[in-house]
Amino acid sequence: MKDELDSKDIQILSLLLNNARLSNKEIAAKIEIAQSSTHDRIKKLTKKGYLKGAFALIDQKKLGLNIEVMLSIKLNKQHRSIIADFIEKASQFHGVIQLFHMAGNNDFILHIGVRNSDELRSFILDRLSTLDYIQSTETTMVLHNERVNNIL
Amino acid sequence: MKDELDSKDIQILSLLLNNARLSNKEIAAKIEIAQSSTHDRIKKLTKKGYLKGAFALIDQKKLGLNIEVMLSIKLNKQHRSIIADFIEKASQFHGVIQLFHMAGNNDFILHIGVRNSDELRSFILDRLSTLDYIQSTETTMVLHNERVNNIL
DNA sequence: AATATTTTCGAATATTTTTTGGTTTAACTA
DNA sequence: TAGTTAAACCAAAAAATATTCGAAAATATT
Repeated sequence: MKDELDSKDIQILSLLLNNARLSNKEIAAKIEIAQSSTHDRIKKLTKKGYLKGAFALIDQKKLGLNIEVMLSIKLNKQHRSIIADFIEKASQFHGVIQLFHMAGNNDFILHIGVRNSDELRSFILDRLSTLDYIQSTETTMVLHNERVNNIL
Repeated sequence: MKDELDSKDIQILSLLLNNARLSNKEIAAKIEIAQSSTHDRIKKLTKKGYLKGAFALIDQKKLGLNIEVMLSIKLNKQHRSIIADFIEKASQFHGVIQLFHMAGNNDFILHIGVRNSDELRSFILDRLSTLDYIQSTETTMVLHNERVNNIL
């Protein structure tokens, strides 16, 4: 099994990237190969590690998460174990959507959703600030975000 | 049809949030209601607008996108039409994964993937900088990112 | 060119989704 | 509270889809 992609594979990835719930049959129709071939290819793409899963897109505002923010975070130590600890802890905080470990001025960016400003305050004071290696945080509000996924 | 969620609905959203390709049958088994009930609920959740789609997760490095960066962008004008123009153009640039419209110091954050530093340079100089309303950009490398989705 | 390997396909079989119709449960109203 | 309505539930039937498999075609290797 060669680990290279042809144009049909790219098309499959591209379709799934935009709609992970497409059926095998629909994909087959769109790229014009047999259903069984599509099935084979998706299986291989998964086995080879190109497809690593899928997640649903949920309307956060309907869930009451009215405010979305980016929290830029600096730690006062860069030790490996501190980094690992932060990632583990932060991943468990309710409201965290994405976690970015950065090289540069900030160590981490947390993309989070909260119900209101009280909850944001609580996130920062009761959650983050209880970690004693946090040096500073900076909060910026997200007005709008789009998953573009223009990578194929 | 009431627009409220009970615990089964939350469970369904939670499952799909982490694995959008779960089958109806699998979901039914996990939350212990009949397949037809699960089916009904997912249909309703979609109709009510809680479920807005699903994205496949793809291994970017395997596609040759070795560098992931956050590009913080300031515009020199805040006019509505400029904002709209930027969103439209930026969404079409190859490599763009996510686009965040921000309130604050920066106007936008672009989360992008590129093959190498030449491509990054080209993205900034040949793409972004040809837009005459760009005031400044700041590039920060992403070492690692995780979709946490801890919102339910 | 001959051989081996991989990919593709259509058709069969297996499984899942979707619909249906009737029952139970919950919520609301008089 | 009894009666009414609406929503949620379920099992089973029907429809659609996914999966498997052997053979043919294409591709790669020797």
